[in-house]
Amino acid sequence: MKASRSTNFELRMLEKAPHLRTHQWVYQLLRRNLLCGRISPGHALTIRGLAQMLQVSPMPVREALHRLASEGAVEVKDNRRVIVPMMTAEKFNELCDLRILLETHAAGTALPHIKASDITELERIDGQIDAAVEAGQVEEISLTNHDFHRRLYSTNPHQISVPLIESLWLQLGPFSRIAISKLEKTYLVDRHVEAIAALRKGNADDLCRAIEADIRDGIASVKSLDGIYDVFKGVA
Amino acid sequence: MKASRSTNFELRMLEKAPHLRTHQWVYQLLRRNLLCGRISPGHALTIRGLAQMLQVSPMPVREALHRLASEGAVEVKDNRRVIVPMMTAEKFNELCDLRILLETHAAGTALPHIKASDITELERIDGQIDAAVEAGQVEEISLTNHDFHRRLYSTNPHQISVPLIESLWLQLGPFSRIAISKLEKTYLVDRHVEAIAALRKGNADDLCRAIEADIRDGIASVKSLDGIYDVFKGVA
DNA sequence: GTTCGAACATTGTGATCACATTAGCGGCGT
DNA sequence: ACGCCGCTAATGTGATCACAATGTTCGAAC
Repeated sequence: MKASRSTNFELRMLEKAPHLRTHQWVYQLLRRNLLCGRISPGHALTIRGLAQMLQVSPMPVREALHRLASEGAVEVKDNRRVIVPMMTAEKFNELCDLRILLETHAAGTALPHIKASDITELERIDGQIDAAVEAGQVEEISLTNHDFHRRLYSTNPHQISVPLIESLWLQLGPFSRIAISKLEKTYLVDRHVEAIAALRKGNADDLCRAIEADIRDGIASVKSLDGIYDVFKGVA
Repeated sequence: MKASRSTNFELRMLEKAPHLRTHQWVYQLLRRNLLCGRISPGHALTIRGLAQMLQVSPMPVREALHRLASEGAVEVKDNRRVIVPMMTAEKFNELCDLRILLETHAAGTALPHIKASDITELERIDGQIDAAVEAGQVEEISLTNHDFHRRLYSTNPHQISVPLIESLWLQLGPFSRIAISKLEKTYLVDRHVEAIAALRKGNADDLCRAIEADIRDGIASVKSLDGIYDVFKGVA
C-alpha cells in the first residue's frame, strides 16, 4: 500500500538548477526544509517515500540522507530507520555553547577582511530579515538569518569553520522553528545592527559581543518557554 | 586499460566486521588511511579504482567518498574528480586554532564526568602511544593519539563536538603524516601525562592548558620545518 | 613541427533489479 | 484472553546497466 509512504508534512519545494546533480538538489531541498523547521524532530524519513514525493529515483535520496546523517541533521537508528533527532535540554545548551564558541571566532577572523561592499550587502540581508519578521514569515526568518551569519563569516577567504557552524544550525533548526513559532513577535529582535556598527568601527570585541548576544537572545527566549522539550518526548 | 586505475599507495586494510554495512566498512577504512596519512594531499581517488582495490561494487565507495567529502576529508573538484585537499599555511593555522578552541571546550565539559576507570583507560592508551613512538610506527602514533583525545572528550555523554573535532583531524591527517615523518623522534613528546594529572586533580584550567599545549607542540614542530607546504604545491 | 579535431577511454551519475533485514499483523495454540 | 509464532509488506543495501560529461590520445592538416 502506497499510503504508508504518505507524509504528514509538506516540503517546501526548490526549483532544480540545471547544472545541479540530482542528489545535490535533493540535499539542498531537504537541508532547507530542516533548517526552517518544516520537518519536525521525531519524524521518520524513508528513502522511497521521499523519492516518490520528489519524483526521482531512490538513489539520489539515499546519498542526500546519508550526507545529512553525517552532518548530524538526521539520525540513523539501529533499525536503519532515519529520523530527525529529538532535542534535550543538555543537547540544546551544548549546541548553543558551541555556536557562541565557533561563531565569535569566525566573526573575529572575518573582521579584517570586511570591505564596504560587504557591509552594504549585510545591511540588505538584515532588511530582508526585518521584512520577514514584519510579515510573520517564520521560515523566511530562519533562512535569511542564516544567510546573514554565513555571509559575515564567509568574508574570510580562508574560513574553515562555516561547515562546522552549519552543522550546528542543522541540528538546531527543526527544534528552533517550534520554539520561534511559540514566541511573541516582539521577542524576535536581533543584534545585527550592533554587529554592523562594530564592523564599521572595526572593533573585534564589540563584534564578538554582538554575535554572542544575538545567539544568547535566542537561548533566553527558548528557555523562557516552560516544558518546550516535552513536545518531542514521546514521539519516538 | 585497467592499469590506469593503478594507485601509487597501499591501503592499510581493515577486516570487515560482519555486522557492518559495506559502505560503512569502506568509509572507516578510507578514514583511517586518511587519518594516518597513507593517502597524500593532491592524490586523486576514483570510485571504480577504489572499488576494484577493495573488491566491492562502486556503490558503497560512492557513498563513502561523498561522506568524506561532506566532512572535508576529500574535495570534489568542478571536474567531479575527488582529490585529497592541498594544505596551505593559512588553512593549517586556522585548523589548529579551531582544534584548540573546540578541544579545550570538549575537555572542560568532559571533566565533570571523568571516573577512575576512565583515567586508567586513558593511561592504557597513552602507553600504546609511547610504545608506538618507541617503535617508530608513525601511523600507529596518529591513530592511538586520536583514540586518546576521542576517549577523553567522549566521557561526556552529551558531547556534541566530537564529530566536529574529528572533521578537523581528517583535514589535518594527510598533511601531518608528512610533517611527523620529517621530525626527529625526540620532538614527539606529548602532554598527556599533564592532562591525566589535571584529570586526577579535577582542575579544569590545568586540563585545558595541557590540551592546548599538546596541540601547540605539534604546530611548533611543523612550523619549524621550512617550506613544508611547498611539498604539495604543484601536485594538483 | 605544431596545432586542431575527432575518436576513444574513463569516470561520475542515476535508474532498475535482486536480496537480506525488519516492522506490522493476523492466526494459532495454550 | 493472552502470548507466541509465522507470514507479508516495506525498507535499506548492493550490484549491474545505461548514459552524459570529461579527459586523453592519436592522426591529419597546415
